[in-house]
This record gives sequence, C-alpha cells and structure tokens, in this order.
Amino acid sequence: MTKALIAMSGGVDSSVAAYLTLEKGFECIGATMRLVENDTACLKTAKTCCSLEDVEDARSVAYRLGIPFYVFDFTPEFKKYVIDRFVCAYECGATPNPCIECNRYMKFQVLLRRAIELGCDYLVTGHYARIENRDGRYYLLKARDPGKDQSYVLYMLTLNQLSHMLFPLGDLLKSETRQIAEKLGFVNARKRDSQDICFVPDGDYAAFIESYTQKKYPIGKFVDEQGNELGEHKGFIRYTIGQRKGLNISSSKPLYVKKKDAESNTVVLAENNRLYSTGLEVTDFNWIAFDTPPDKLRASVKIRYSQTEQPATIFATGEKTVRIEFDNSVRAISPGQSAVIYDGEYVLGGGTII
RNA sequence: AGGGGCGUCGCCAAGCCGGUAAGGCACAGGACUUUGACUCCUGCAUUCGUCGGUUCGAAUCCGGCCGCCCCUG
Repeated sequence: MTKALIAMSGGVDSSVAAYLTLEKGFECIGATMRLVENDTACLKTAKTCCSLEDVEDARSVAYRLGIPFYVFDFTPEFKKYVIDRFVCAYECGATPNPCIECNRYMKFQVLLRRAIELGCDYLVTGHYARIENRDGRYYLLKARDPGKDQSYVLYMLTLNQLSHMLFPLGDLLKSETRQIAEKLGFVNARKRDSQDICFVPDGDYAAFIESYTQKKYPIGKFVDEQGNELGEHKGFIRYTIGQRKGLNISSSKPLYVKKKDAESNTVVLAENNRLYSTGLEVTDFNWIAFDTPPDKLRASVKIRYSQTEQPATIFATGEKTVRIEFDNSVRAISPGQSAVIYDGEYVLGGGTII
C-alpha cells in the first residue's frame, strides 16, 4: 500500500487533506511539527499554526480518522531556517516572507526527509494548489478555487520534491473543504483561517524581533526624496516598502515608505505615485516548468502573495537569477519578498526580489 | 515703540457679505490576508486664543486682553 505522511497543522485544510488521502486508499500517518518553544512567542492561544491547542486539534482529527499521529520537534531547525533568517532579513532592511521559508525548509526539506525515513512515498499538505504529471514531468498549477490559490508560496518546489507531494485540496473550493469537515464532525470545521506570522501571534513582529535578539534598534530619520528631514522613526525594522500606517508623520498628502537604508538608518518617505517602478531583479530563482529556461519569455508575475498578476517580460540572466520587466509599472517592489511567474494556470518558477 | 498679518481637532487646512464647524494627514477599531504591506469600512472639535458687546442667532460683525509672524525704527 502506498504510504503518506500528512502534515497536520490542526487547521481545517490539512485535516480534510488527511481524510481525502485516507479515502484514496493510502496508508496514512498524521504529523504535526512543533516549531516554537512555547515561551519563545507568547503562544497562549489562537491564530497560530503551532500552539498546543492546535496540536490537540490535529491529534483529535487523526484519532477520529484512526490514523497514527506524531509530533515532531523541529524547534532547532525552525529557529535556524525560519526565525533567524527572518530576523536577519529585517536587520538588513529587507522584508522577508517567513511562510515561504517555512515551506522551503521545514515542510519540503526537513519534514519531507522525515516522511521518507518513515517509509512514506508521499508528503501531503493542505495547500490549495495542483500538481500535474505530464509527459513524465511534474508541473505546479494554481488551485481550482482562485480565491484560495496558494501556489505562490510553493514556487520553490523542485521536481524531485513535487514527485513526492500531494495537494488533495487543489480541486476543492474552500467552502467544500469546510463542508467536508463539518460533515465529518471535525473539531476545527469552523476554525478561523490562520493569519499573521505563526511565531508572532499578536502581529507585532518588531517587538518579537527586539525581544528575540535582545537588541534595541535605534531611532533614525525620516527624510523625503530630497533628503529633507521629516521626522524621527522608531527603528527601521518597523518599516517596509509601501507602508503608510504607523509613520506618525502628518502631511497634506499620505506618505509612504519608498526606501530603507540600513547603512544610514534612514527611511525615505514619498507620495504614492513615487513608488512605482517597472523592473526588478530576482535571485535564488527556481524554475519548475523548464530544465533550461528560454533567455526571454512573456509571463505574468506576482510580487506579493495577495496581488493580481502583472504582465511582464522575463529575462533569465543566470542559473538562478532573473530580470523582470513589467509592461506597466508596479507599486512598492519590496526586496525580500518573492516574485512568482505564471503562464496561465502554470507556475513557471519564482525567486527572491533583491 | 509704530505699521501690517494671523490665532479653527495632535498636524495641515476650508469656512469669515452671521444661521448653527468641509477635507487631508496622524491616530483608534473592524474587514481583507497562511508574510510584511497596500486597500476598504467605521470612529475622531457641542467647538473655533481669550473676555465682553451687537443679534432671535456669531468661528464668522465690534471692542479689550493674550500669543505668534512680518516690516519700520
């Protein structure tokens, strides 16, 4: 019998994914990754993918399905691959996406390796995305539910990893997932979708970084594009490109963060129309749809999770680097975020913006 | 000291031939969201430097005082 390890977060999606995999006749093992020491973040409750409460929800579902359930302690790996990189990126003035890193390192490397060690053929997650095997090659596609599509956070999957992954929810609508959970009486059927950074449940990531590093990030200057001082900022890790709220600077027009300079500890503010640009460079690019990408191709691109795709021309500038030139200028390109390129339903590849 | 100007929410700023306080920024709360942001919705001056006067009624007219700015000495 084919064996699958189900990554169960305790949420509805992965719970239903487990059920569907079992239905298909796989031998299933449920597993939750323990990623954070309970005192690292103030994880008393709610909204996180790894609180004790969530582990119990996952355990409850596994029990109901009659499958074995494990908790893997990956706190050291999570610290190294996700938290430290997250903090480091902010210290360098970038805007990281920890969910991407968690997928890349925790789910698709550490957990997948563990699954294979346990004799599993597949790792199953509750992501909304689809995998297609055509002509002996694996492709990553968007989910059927366009409102829930999560292919953006999966662009780093290699062909080898894809051959061991299953996304049972790829053809479901979110509402259908909830219905199934409801019908099966899962405890989490009506649980709220997760949001915020899981290791920063209250959303105050800057406070998290300060308490984690025990550093205090010095105040600095807000300046306009001409270099005129506009005010004082509260430590540049608190700002990201395109940000408007929380600047505490009043003016006749809304002001946004245009640029951050870690070197001089300066944050440049400008009006919205100054935030648009037409091109960007991407590094650590992972091509899914090509072994050798064409030098140049037309595609549509997302430069943040929730953004409609933008038409662009892609230039493969190196093994893992790409230059993207948009047809129309795009707002607030943020280094550290991921750029993912699509051709229709297909994810061509993606990488990190520099 | 004399001449001129100004004083409206934390900031900017309408209103000023009287009729019962626009708007923007900031801020707060909510929605959206497996990242940070953006966006959207809601809230946000019983009060117009102050004290009097005129009037049915004043932020708007008049006078005193206080404060600030500019010019002249």
